[in-house]
Amino acid sequence: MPPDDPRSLLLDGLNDVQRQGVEHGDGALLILAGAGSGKTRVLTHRLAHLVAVHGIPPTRILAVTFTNKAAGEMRERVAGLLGIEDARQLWMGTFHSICLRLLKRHQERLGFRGTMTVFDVEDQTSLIRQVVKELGSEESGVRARDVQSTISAAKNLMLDPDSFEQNGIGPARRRIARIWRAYEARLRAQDGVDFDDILLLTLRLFETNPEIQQRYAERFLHVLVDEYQDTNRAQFGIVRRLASHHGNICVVGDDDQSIYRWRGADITNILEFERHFAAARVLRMEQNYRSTGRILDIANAVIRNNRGRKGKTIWTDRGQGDPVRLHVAEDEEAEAREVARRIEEEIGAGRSPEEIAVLYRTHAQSRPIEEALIRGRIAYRVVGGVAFYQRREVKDLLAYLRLIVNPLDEVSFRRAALAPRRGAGETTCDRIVAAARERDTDLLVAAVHAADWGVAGRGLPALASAAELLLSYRGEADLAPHRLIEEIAGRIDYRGWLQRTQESDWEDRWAHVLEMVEGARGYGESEEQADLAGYLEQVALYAQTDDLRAGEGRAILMTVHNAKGLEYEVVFVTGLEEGLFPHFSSLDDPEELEEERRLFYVAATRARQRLFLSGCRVRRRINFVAGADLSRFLGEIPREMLEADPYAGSFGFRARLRPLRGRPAEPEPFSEEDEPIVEREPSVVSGAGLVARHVRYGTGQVLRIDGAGDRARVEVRFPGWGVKRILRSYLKLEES
DNA sequence: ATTATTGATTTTTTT
DNA sequence: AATCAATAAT
Repeated sequence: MPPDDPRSLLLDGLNDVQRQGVEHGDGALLILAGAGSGKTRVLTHRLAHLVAVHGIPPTRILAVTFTNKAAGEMRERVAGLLGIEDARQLWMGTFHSICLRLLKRHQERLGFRGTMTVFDVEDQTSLIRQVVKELGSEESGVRARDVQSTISAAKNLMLDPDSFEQNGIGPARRRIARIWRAYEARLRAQDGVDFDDILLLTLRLFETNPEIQQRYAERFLHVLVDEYQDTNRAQFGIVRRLASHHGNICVVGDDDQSIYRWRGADITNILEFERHFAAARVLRMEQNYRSTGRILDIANAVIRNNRGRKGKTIWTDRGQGDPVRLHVAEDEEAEAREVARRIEEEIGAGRSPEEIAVLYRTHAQSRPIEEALIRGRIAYRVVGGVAFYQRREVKDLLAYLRLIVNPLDEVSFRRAALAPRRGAGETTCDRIVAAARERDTDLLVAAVHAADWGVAGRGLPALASAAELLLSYRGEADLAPHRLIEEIAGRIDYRGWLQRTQESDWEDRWAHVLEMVEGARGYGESEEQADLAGYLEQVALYAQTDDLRAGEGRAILMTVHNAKGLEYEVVFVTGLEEGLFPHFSSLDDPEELEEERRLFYVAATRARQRLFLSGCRVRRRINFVAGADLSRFLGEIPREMLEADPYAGSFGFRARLRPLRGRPAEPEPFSEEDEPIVEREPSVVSGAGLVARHVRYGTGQVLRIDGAGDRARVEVRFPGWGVKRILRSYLKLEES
């Protein structure tokens, strides 16, 4: 073969299994790709191979990735192998972005009138709150947030309100089904879709229009899905249908890295792949090219304790590497100081900061670490947290933009009407919305003409002129999104409004608006035809890690979930305590506990060179101080695999292991004779016989007290009020 | 009718 | 700490 022959180029430097993955032609293929086994390489080379060697037109290949950033990177790599033109033609993106594209193409079939608008969780919740209000008193008292998550969970199981209602009994379920129906109706009436709908409606599009399904099934000669272990039932249905004609379905994933069960991901999709797709070929990539032997030993030692897995052991021939260190700190601040100290040490030894990541289970853990890094003058960056596009000030302005594109969007209308305040309130909004529905017109038109129609309201004129402003932009489709944001923010004097709120961080908020303008400018430059609708779509489907750029010279802080698919030279896994990692909510469910264990596995395998594990003995949580046992995952690691700090032992380090229900015995803790040195107050104190007095509820019987001191929570039965849980500091306690 | 204030409630992960 | 609902004040 000549050296520039695509065949040799695309197989160069690949191991045997990887080559098989690249060269596999027709038929179903499952690539079980262990962490760090070079799956991205296989995927990109496979894509290039399909085009260059098999002659498949790029437009007829569909590749689904987990984030849009991953899609972008893969596209770039394919472009490097094939050329830019071919790479651009590939269908590539997340399920959500690809499905939204399909939905928009066929939206008239689904009954959408204007511009389909994506509602995020906050939009959904606010619409549900509205719907509850409109349904009247019988539905009041439910928490909109709870209803939202229940509906979303049900949609993830592919239920509709009817099947949801029949799936169980009870007034709560009937009530939610009723709210759900009303929510769905209102959502459709304003051309809205929520995240779950994007997938469900795609399925429905295929189900009710077999010819459309057939068209795409024939069109895509090959379908590739990355991170298959985190697909849900709807996504499986979509994949199955798209692959139904040619049968060329290639999925890549790792059952040990499935970490989105709580969001509907169904691990059986990957576990049962061979049953779902006849004559599927299975390739196992277990050789790891990322981490040192010691890091892999630890990851393997922990994940071995899971039952629901295909079972594999990743290995490397790159040597043992540096010891994995464990540090047990007194509290979270000490832990943070230690992390900062180690980072300083690494940087001092010539490591550049962007090769370092600090991982944690929950966003709340970032604060002490940030403070320690600031004190140590270490540049860092936090991924996620309050996602940028979820910020109040950003969402306010997005509401204006959304109204230009979709003037039926009531959620955005109400939001924009109230920010800035212009003398019109909720009641005026209600009236305008009602008038618009009544006259079957859109909200901007209704706002402008409301006064003529006899709608009253002090702030109406101001609202009407804001609506006119937005209407005037409707014709100017060629105005770049970032110019639009600037102009609108100026015309409504958004900066002045922020200032008037007198919040201490109003300047930060305004800075976010300016940052948003820059983001929109960047979007305009990167897209060929950058219009407002496209910008809003991109923003709606934006992932927290999508804007993560390497080489900023800053250490990265993020949740383990966000770290999926990433790798760093040095990784800190922090907060390894029972109740935090694994998290409380998983402790009584063996399956959720296994998911936490997979999460630990993902965390550990992000590290290339050095891995630091840490936890603390006492952690301050919002309302109380929790004495913490170390994570059981640490107990699953043979002691000789860890290098604990000398003083970790002097704290009486031991992992307290609770027996798991229905599972084989856990590995032994490190040492039985180690006793915890710090005595903790018992977390539950019997409060029997006490009487509590409350300013509002009067006197009541104390049922129990959780925690100690003024921050304890007391459960009290107040005659006429029922049982309340109240902070002890709000109560007077007396012997009865 | 609108805005400001108070009081209560919450603990996870996010496309 | 931050967000939301109920209540008070304008």
